[in-house]
Amino acid sequence: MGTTLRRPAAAVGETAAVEVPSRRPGRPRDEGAAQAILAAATELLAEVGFAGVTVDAVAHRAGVGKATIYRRWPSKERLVLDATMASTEPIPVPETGSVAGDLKVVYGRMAEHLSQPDGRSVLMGMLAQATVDEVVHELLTTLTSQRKEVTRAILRRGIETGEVAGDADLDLLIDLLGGAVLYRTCVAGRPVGPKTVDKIVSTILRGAAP
Amino acid sequence: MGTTLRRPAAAVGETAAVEVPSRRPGRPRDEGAAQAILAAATELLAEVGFAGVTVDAVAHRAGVGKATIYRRWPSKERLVLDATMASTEPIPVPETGSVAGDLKVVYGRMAEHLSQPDGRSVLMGMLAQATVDEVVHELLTTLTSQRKEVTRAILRRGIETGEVAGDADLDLLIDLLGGAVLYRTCVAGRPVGPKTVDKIVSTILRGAAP
Amino acid sequence: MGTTLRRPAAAVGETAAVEVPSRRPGRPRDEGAAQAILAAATELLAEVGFAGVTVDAVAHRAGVGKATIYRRWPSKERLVLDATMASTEPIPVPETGSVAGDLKVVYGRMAEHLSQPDGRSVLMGMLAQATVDEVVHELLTTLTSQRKEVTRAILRRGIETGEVAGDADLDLLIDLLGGAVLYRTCVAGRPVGPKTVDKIVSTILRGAAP
Amino acid sequence: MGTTLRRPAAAVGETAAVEVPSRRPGRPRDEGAAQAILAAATELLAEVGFAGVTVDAVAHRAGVGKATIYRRWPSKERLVLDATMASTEPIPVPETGSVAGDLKVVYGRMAEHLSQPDGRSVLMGMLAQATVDEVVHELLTTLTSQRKEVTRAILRRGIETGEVAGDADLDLLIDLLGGAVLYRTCVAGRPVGPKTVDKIVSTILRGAAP
DNA sequence: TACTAAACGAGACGGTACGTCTTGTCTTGAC
DNA sequence: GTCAAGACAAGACGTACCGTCTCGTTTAGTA
Repeated sequence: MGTTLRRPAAAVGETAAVEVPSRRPGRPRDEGAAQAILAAATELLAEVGFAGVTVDAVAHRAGVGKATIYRRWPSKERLVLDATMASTEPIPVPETGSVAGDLKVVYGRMAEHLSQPDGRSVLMGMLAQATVDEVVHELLTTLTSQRKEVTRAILRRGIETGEVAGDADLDLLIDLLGGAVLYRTCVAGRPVGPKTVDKIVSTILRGAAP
Repeated sequence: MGTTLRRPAAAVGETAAVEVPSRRPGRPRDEGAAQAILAAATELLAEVGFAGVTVDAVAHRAGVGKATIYRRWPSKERLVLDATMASTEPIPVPETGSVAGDLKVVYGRMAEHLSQPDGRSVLMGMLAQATVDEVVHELLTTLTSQRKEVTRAILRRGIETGEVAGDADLDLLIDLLGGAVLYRTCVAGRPVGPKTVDKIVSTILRGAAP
Repeated sequence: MGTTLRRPAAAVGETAAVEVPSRRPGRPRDEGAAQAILAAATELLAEVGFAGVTVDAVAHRAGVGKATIYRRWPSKERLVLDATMASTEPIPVPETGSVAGDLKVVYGRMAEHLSQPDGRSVLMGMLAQATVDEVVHELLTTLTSQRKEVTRAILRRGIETGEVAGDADLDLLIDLLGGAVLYRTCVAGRPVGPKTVDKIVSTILRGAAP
Repeated sequence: MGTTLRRPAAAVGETAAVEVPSRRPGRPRDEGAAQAILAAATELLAEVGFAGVTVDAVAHRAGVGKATIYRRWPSKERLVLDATMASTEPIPVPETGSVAGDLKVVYGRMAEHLSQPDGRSVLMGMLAQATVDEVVHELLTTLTSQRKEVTRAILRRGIETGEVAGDADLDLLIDLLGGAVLYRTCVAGRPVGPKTVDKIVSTILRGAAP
């Protein structure tokens, strides 16, 4: 199907201790704890939704003290965010041979994800938080940048093959594609299957044709 | 600019006693109270944001007891939602003479609204809540149905004038238009001005052309 | 067993419209309502205790509007008080032939009443309220004055027969008798049967002997 | 005047972890907080009375969160009760040389306490609560046991000196003494000064003489 | 081998909002 | 002018959660 584009692993909680290669004194952080916390948060996210997650519950399920969580993440929102990101698999770079085919793969995946209530709930929770918290917004940008770059690469190939107009606004096309899937699933509240993805992609490609 | 399409006034708190014209016994609900509550909620919404609104604060500002609020709305979320809806003005039905022109008016308005942090915040809060609360989702559907119908009417006229293909999936086009504006403003986080609306509309119309 | 001393019927809620023999205009008060309210209050008093009684509950059980209650009593406390008084039967004036015998009848009755949880609960509730509300205190004085007068009459007869010292402080003896029963039942929390009453009376009479 | 008998310090909120000398995990309870809460409650009790005390007010005055209160006491009533107990000073054991003199000291103190509105209000509040709440009743028993034991010791000495009959029912005498003071002050609503205490004690001692 | 420093699980802390409940008053139409 | 029904303002109740702060313990690196 194609190669995999590694998502830039910029997590919220990282303190970026780049300048200090030597170990700090004292007991080192338990790496397993972070994993357990993220796992617990992910589980709870699926069970009770974005707003229903409680730091106490995460701590309890992870078998961890609350301080251990707050030592790594500055707030509940950021934790849940990282949990979301950690559980999001990187999308593959498709190579079907055609621009339309490649786009259908990428946005079919996205549609599949957002057709599930959990996926919707988490993404919308993040988006709501992003309107208030700049860091969350940047994180979201990072998260979506992956799909964005993949799409841009596909469209650029489309320009070379003549399927897409040379002067097309690629950013706009990217937003059109993403927006169509997002709106259908989350606002209109209707599932988006392969056929709908097909229509979306072909309509937009017609609009972007030379 | 055109006539105004009255939004169907289906509020969350209504008990829909349509079938019972005869009065219930006891003191009737004070209609002024509901108005004062919604007004106070709307003000607070603008001042402190979706998450910062407090039932106590609303009650105090409206000069109302908390029970009077909870008699009408089952939770803070629903109240804030209704406040949002109550303060949303109905959009005008444009008559610029061309399909593209009309669409630019409608979605320019939407873009204007979502380019402001408050507008974004409230809408995203509602969308997040809608993934968990079915009633909110229905409410949102009602809320957006207005724009949807206006758009559909415009596109239908486009079919008659030959600007839009006769077999176009109007629902899809509507979602494409709304999604583009929503995604740009709320996910990509970039303001959408008249020029961008122009591009969005023309690209989608090209894709929908006969 | 003896005659009955009619308790002075000064209820809290009475508006003393003595001066107005002519009918007032408008719908006359429903006398049955007052009865139903007092009955409901008495029942609830027994079921949930002094503090657990609710005006709403009384109104509902009596099939009466709250206003109908507040038209007659100025507060919940006063209502409950009247309910207590209304359900308190007047005590008989005993004539056993001896001072000790008569006292045993009177205070045996009192002990019987206070040996039941309900009786204790109501009396203590009233006493607690009396420390705060002067009207309640006066009412209580009225309520107890009956037993007081009966006891005084018995003791006076005792002075004549030489069983009680001529210079005895009758008020003090009355308080000793009442206090003994009250303390045993309500503070020490032990039931007071005929034997204990016997001991109380004989001990105090010995102390009051010439 | 005599030595002081330490009142057994059985408070309502204690979890009685007597058998566990080893510390429980987690941050230990702040003892200072309990003190501050009780102090605040005691102050408020004096200022606004039994019914006027508010948990929020106590928390605020103590500089403490409400949860810190509810972690220690299950309800407002229990808290106020403990506050009462904590502020009750132990009574001294008198040694005047005579039974009558000793009793006058003890019950003079009691009369003094109950002659003040606050003292009456708090005690009656507790007694009323005790009729409904078994724990409160036990607490009250503990509270009064002190005076009871002191009185019993005095009366026993009276038996040895021949001032009290050898077969006297000491429990009964104790209840007679306490009841007399309680009834006079709280039911009859008349202050009890040294003279009245004198009469009470001598009357009862006459009744209990050999 | 000790000492130091930090992380750990547990849970108490101050603060704040929630949604419920009760009180005493007010407002309907019916009687 | 009373009645039943029930809405109203006010405000206390007890719960839940957040993010911080202690406890005593554990785990490393340094002396």
